[in-house]
Amino acid sequence: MLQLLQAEFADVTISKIRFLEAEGLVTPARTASGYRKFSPADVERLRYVLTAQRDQYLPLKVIKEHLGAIDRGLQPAASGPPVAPASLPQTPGQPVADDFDAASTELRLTRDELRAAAGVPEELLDELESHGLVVAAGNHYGGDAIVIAKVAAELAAYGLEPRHLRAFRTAADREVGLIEQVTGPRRTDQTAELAALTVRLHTALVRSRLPRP
Amino acid sequence: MLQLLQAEFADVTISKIRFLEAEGLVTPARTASGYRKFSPADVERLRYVLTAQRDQYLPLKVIKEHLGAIDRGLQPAASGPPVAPASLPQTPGQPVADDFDAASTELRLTRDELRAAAGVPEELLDELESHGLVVAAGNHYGGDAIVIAKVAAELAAYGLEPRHLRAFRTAADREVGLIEQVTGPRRTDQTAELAALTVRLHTALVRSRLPRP
DNA sequence: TACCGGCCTCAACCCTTGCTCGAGGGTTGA
DNA sequence: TCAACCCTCGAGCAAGGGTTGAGGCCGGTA
Repeated sequence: MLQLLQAEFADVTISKIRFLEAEGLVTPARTASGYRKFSPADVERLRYVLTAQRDQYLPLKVIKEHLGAIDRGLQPAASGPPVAPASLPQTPGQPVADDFDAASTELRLTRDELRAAAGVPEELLDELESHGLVVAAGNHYGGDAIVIAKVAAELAAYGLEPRHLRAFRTAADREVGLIEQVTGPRRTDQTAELAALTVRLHTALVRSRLPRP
Repeated sequence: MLQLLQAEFADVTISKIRFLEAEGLVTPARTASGYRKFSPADVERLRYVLTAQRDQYLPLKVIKEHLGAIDRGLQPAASGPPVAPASLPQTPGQPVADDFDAASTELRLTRDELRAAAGVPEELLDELESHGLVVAAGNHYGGDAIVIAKVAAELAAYGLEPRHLRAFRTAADREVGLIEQVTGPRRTDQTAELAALTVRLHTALVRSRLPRP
């Protein structure tokens, strides 16, 4: 079961889970000899905890309250989005049905903003574009471009340049093509769900083929 | 101005504000003699920080990024409310699990255990193996096989059968090949790090190519 | 002109959170 | 029987977020 969670959350460890139990966030059953036995529901609960921690930075205390609320059949009180200062752009954010949905409003970055946000030099960006890894839609870039550029920069430190990364682009294109064959060219809930699945598949496949420690 | 803020946030103190300045969250002007002088905009900014901290439990690091984004005229990526049952891979530009390390000891499952753990029928597993998606090492399977099998089962519900998934295997093989070219065939810390990066790249690429909502 | 309160800096210290580690000791399955 | 896990419990630790205090410079006022 650790393995299962680790597929999704790279940094869970046995001791972390034991800690979470000590904090009362999960209470797995025990075998006669005292071993923890995690039901699927326990795993679900852990998944919730880890997600809240990773994606929302919630402290365990708060997560615990939420879980308590859920257990009592309530919706956890999601405190609203940051009340943006009047002088600044308001953030309407909300939805995120499943977390393959990006920010509720798609980012639209100029090239300079993208460079600033990702902290990468002009030339790297040029190369990324020429190899089709980053593409502008009209005259702006989406939020994923930041991630792509950042990661590409880190990979460059290992000697992997954009031209070595073309295969990734191809693979992603094929993957999306496959998804669209199933769900059609419009984005639906299914699209996101399917994408989440294929990405998970990809991740697991890579792991499984990595040299064993 | 302290008084002002204290009306709203009981626990602000001078030292806290000085601390926030040291962290680069506000940068009030100074008088000739070195006293801090807060403009209304500074106060607004502080209000934002304190609210985000109090109501959303965001760490200062993240708040700082948001402010930076606002300064650049963007919207801070507001991650959504807790989603009770589901949970999925990563959201963009955020958390960065920093390792990709598998469990300290790799799971070794028999075929039947694998089937039981993943809850998939015999035939699916056969197919997965014949297409090279799941491979036995000796006479046992690793933990990733569970994830692969589960996901494959879910994808099957969308009409995607193992034979449609061969490309994923190829892509994963290539990806690992590339990693090994850099780090050598033995698993090292770098291997895991690099794998985490490439998987992130892949994810971001897929996202970026998905039809826009 | 002396004083008193307030602000400044900088380094040191502190508490809480969220884990990790290790010793000491059972349990299991090949 | 032995390796490879699992368990508990206590100690330790890094990071985050401030607080405290010493030593000094303003600035209004009595």
